This record gives sequence, structure tokens and C-alpha cells, in this order.
Amino acid sequence: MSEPSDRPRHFIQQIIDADNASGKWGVWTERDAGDPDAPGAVGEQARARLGKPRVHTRFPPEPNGYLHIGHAKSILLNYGLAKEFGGRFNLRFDDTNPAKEEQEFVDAIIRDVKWLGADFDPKTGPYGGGLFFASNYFDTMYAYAIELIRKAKAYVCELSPDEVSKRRGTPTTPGTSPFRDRPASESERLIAEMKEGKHPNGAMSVRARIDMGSPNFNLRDPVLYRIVHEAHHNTGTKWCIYPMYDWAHGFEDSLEGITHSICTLEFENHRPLYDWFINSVNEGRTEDGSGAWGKRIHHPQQIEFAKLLFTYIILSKRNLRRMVEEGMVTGWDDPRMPTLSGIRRRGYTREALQALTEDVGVTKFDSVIDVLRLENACREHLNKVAPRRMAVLDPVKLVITNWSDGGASDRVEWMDAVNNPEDESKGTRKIPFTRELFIEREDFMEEPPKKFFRLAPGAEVRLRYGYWVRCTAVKKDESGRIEEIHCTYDPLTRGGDNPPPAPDGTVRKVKGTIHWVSADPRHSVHAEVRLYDRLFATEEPGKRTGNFVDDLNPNSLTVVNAVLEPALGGAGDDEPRWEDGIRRFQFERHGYFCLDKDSGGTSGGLLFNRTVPLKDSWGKESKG
RNA sequence: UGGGGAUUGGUGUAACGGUAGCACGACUGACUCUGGCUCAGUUAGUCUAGGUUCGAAUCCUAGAUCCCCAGCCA
Repeated sequence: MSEPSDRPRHFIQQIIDADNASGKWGVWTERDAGDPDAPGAVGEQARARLGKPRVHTRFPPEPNGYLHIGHAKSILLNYGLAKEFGGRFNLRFDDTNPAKEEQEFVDAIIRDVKWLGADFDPKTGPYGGGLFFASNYFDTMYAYAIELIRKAKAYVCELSPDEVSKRRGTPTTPGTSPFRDRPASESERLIAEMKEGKHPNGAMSVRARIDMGSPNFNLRDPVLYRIVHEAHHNTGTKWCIYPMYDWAHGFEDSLEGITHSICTLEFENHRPLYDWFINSVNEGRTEDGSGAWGKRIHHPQQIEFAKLLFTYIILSKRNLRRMVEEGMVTGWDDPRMPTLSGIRRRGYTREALQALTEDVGVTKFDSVIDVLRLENACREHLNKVAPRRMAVLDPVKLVITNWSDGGASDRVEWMDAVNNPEDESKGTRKIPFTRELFIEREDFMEEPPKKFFRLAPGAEVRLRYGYWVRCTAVKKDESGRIEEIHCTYDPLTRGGDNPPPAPDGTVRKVKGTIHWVSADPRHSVHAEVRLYDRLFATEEPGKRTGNFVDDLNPNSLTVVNAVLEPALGGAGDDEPRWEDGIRRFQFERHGYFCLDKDSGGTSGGLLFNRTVPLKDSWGKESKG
């Protein structure tokens, strides 16, 4: 199923190759390979999986915010590995802190992960391993905690959070707790009381007894459970104690049979803890379950990689949340936001994200990707598939003074326009050409600089798919603003084609081609078009002043009233079936745009978002 | 100045003791009914200093720089 690739294999693929070769994780069996009788690709994969080396990955978000493009790398990496090796991929909510987590985020995350194409559902996804919640493992984790207390590897500590912090020690001096040697029976009684809600928040905690002198602070008797009297989105008020990340995470992976637990670099210091907890539970346990402690539990391997960062973009959940809460943007799905919901609404495609993440690779080096690459990945995909349309964003009227030479002056000529020059199969559509048109104001200059190939007094240009026109006059209002550009057209250039050679053999050429839309209200539609630019004006928002707000780009949104060719008024037969339901177009010579979800809403008007502009080598040059 | 990671053109990434390659960008040019696309070409790199070796980006030693860690966050 996975495409053969000549790309070099990144370090995680190499680890898995080696694991598979050594048989480290065993093979898929009837018990965990999935339903072989399921219809289609799901059953097919389940059958194909049997007897093959196990590769089981997961994406474990905390539902305390929306997912962003950084997460896309992790999702695509984990899902991609499962797919490449014919394994399975889980979506698991790491919902161990009721104070921060909400159902809204759970729903949004599920939506975004699905949109990316990482189908975790074993009923529909051939590589789907399932949807899980860490909170469903709380009972098991609690039992493990009791086990560790009985093994003298954990204790209840009655130090306050503040005291624990104070007694943490320094890199070279060990920390202390007066409770680490108390009898197991006492700890067992207290943890039960904590669980029953007999103690207020912060009164005590359960701690692992590891090494108060470790230079790795994570090992200085880390907290396993803290008291939190708060309702949980999944377990309600059942629990008054909640497990900490380190204590919970390895068990979540273990319980789900995860083989490769992939996380980001900052968790490297936590790996000893990940291993210590599982090893501690396994101490005294046996392969066949004989003995006092029962059967050994599965021990996945944690692997860390560098997260994805971009220039001009902020990806900290805390700051994204702040932008939403303080109204710097309209919401988590504001098209300027780097959230998956935001860039989806902006018009980005999952294919672009897939291509980009594939492109930047997987390493342990903290790299920062130039946003241009994100934009380019999007252009590259959209260029291949987006249907072309004509739209004038800043209209000025163009009047063809000799239109009546070719017939009635109010006649409409229907021109053939190519839908996608990159894809002949997309065919053509008809666009109405009339005596009065709109062209882009910036496509005309009274005193053009050298190399300005567009319209100017006396100059001739091609109206794309229309006619060649030559400017003969300009009409201005009192303020000197151009109201109308008067032109004559050449009937021999219908469709925008070159005219036949003159009798003496010379071929007339035109340098510029500009787009246009009929000015006749019956043959055009209007729309609000939102032109988005970067949310931040500096490469590293917040670097200068310490506050990212200072680097907000005041021009991140420009709203214009545009006039569009009529085909944009409704879905056309020539449009692709976008799998995610979003209708995307290229507005010729402008860029890529998509219909906003609020389009045709209460106001009834069309509403487009600019996803990304086309590259513009003229704009670059003309600015100097 | 404790511990854990990392360092190859402007950016990202390969080379796993044997020709430093690829992609993006930038710059030239060609082509073009989108100043888009496409095509061709140019540009530019092994953090430093020693050592091992016939041969080092790769191994060793010392150093430099950057990132992470003292939440009852994840």
C-alpha cells in the first residue's frame, strides 16, 4: 500500500527497519491485527497484517487547545509510519488534567486529524487502531500506583507544592522529602483517602521514590498523582486525583500495545522516567503471570524527534489561546491562524501539508522552516488542481469604443476559457465579453515605466480569452482619479488569439495579457474577498520586545469588494470534487482563493479567502 | 558553572571510513494567452583545533555555539 520511495530513510524508519529485522516487537496476530472480515481495504489490511512485524504508533494530544501545523508533522509522521509498515495508528487523548481540558477541543482535534487523512478509526481506516482516552485507564494506573507503593517505590508526600519545589535541590545538591521512607501501609491509606476526596488540592501528592540526587530533575521523586477537585470531560467527578504526564503516558502506550512512542525533543529528559515506571511495574512480574505480581506489561520504546517550527509563525498553544481570548483574531479557525482549522479555512490542502512534512524530513535538529516553503507547497498543489477563474479585485472600467463595429453595441460574446492549463481534461468554460468591462486598476498606467507590459495610453494588450485592445483615451473625475479607460478592440483577435500576419509578413505581437470581467451586472457577480497576509511582521515574533503582540502585522487582513466572472456564482460542472468539501480556485494572475464557510450565510453574499498569492516577479522588480 | 540533546550552502536534508549529493530559495536565460507554470544554467556548505587512518562530514581528544530540564502542565 505504501508507495515505494527513493527518499533516504530517516532515523526513525531506520530504527523500525532494525526492529522488524530483529523481531523486537513480535508479529500481528488474530488478537490485534484487526477484523479480517471487514469489507474493503480495512479487512484487506487486517489480513495482510497477520504475521507481519508489529508497528503501532499513536498521536496523543491533550485536548486543551486546537491543533496547529506543528502537530501536523507529528500526526503525519505517526500515521505515515503505520501506513508504510502496514501497522496501526491510534488517536489518543492525553486527558489527565481536567483543569485545562474541554470537549470542544476533543471535537476539534478529531475533525482536524481526520481532515489530514490520518484515519484512526478501525472501521473506516485500513491503518486505524482506534480512538482512545487516557482517562479510561485511570483505574489501571491507580492499581499500578498501589503496586509501586507496596514495592516501596512510591509514597505519599505531605509537602505542599511550594515546599516540594523548594526542597527540589540544585543541580549539584540533592533534594529532600521527610516522607519518602514512611511505611507503605501509611501511604496506601493516604492514597485511598486522596482518591476518596478527603483532602483538599495540594495537601499531599503521591511520589515515586527514585533518586533525590539525580542530575536529571525528572528523577527527583516525581509526582505521580495530585489532588484536583474538578470535573473531567470524560470521567465526570469520579476522580479527585489525576495522574501526571510522566506517570500516565508510558502506561497509555503500554496498554494500547504501542511499539514506537514518538514524541518531541523536550521529552528526551523524560525517557529515563518512562522506562523506570514500566520497569518498576514489571519488577517481580513474570512472562507467564505466575508469581505475586502477575504478568509483565508491554514496554514500548520512546523516540524523540524535532518539532516543526516556521518563521513568522507562533506555535505555542499558550500564545495561540491568548490571541483567541484577547480577540487578536476572530477565533481558533481565523484563516490567519496557524491552527489546522485556520489554515483549512484559509484554503490550504492536506496534500500541501503532506508534501511539506515529507520534504522537511525527520531529524533531531531544531530547525526553523521558512514560511515560504509552506506557501510554496500550497501553490504547488493548487497549481495542479485548482480551476482557473477571472476576478477583478480593484476594478476600473474599460470601455470598448468601437464595439459596435462588430455588431450591436449591447451584444454579448461568449468566449472559451481554459479551466486548467495544467490539466487539459478539465476542459473549458464560457465567459461573457461585453462592451464595458472591468480590469484591474493596477493593470493600467498613464506613464508606464520600462518593462511595464500592461495597458497604457496608446499601448495594446491582450484581454485573456477576449480580444486585443488598444488604449485611446482616459476619462478622469474632478480629483484626477481614472474613471474609464477607453479602448478599441481588434476583431481579428477573437479569443485573445494572435491576428493573422500582415500582407508583408510581419506578425503583430503583444507583450502583456491581463484579466477582465464584464461590467454588465447580468454577466458578473460581486463578492467580498479577504486578502490575508502574515499575522506577524517579523521572522521571530516576540524576539525584539519579548511580547509577540508587538510584532503583529497590522495589515494581516484587507477586505475588498471584487467583481467576478459569473461561473464563480455557483458550483460549476468543471470544478473538481474537493474531498474536504472546500471549493478552491485560482483567480488568474492573483493567487489561490477558496469559498469561505460563511459564504452565502446570513448576508447571502459570496465570500472568498485568499489562500496564497501567486508568485509575482513583476511586483518584486517594480518595487526595486 | 549538574544532566540530556544537537551542529553539513541562505534554508531544510543526504552521505553510516572511500567522488560532499538532493530539494527549496536566490540569480541568468529560454518558453508562455496567467510577469504563474515549465525547462536549462549559475550560486553556495562539513562549528573550531588537534589526533587516528592510504583515506575523516563520519572514529578519538579538547573546545565553541544552540536547544531542553529544578510545574502537584503536557
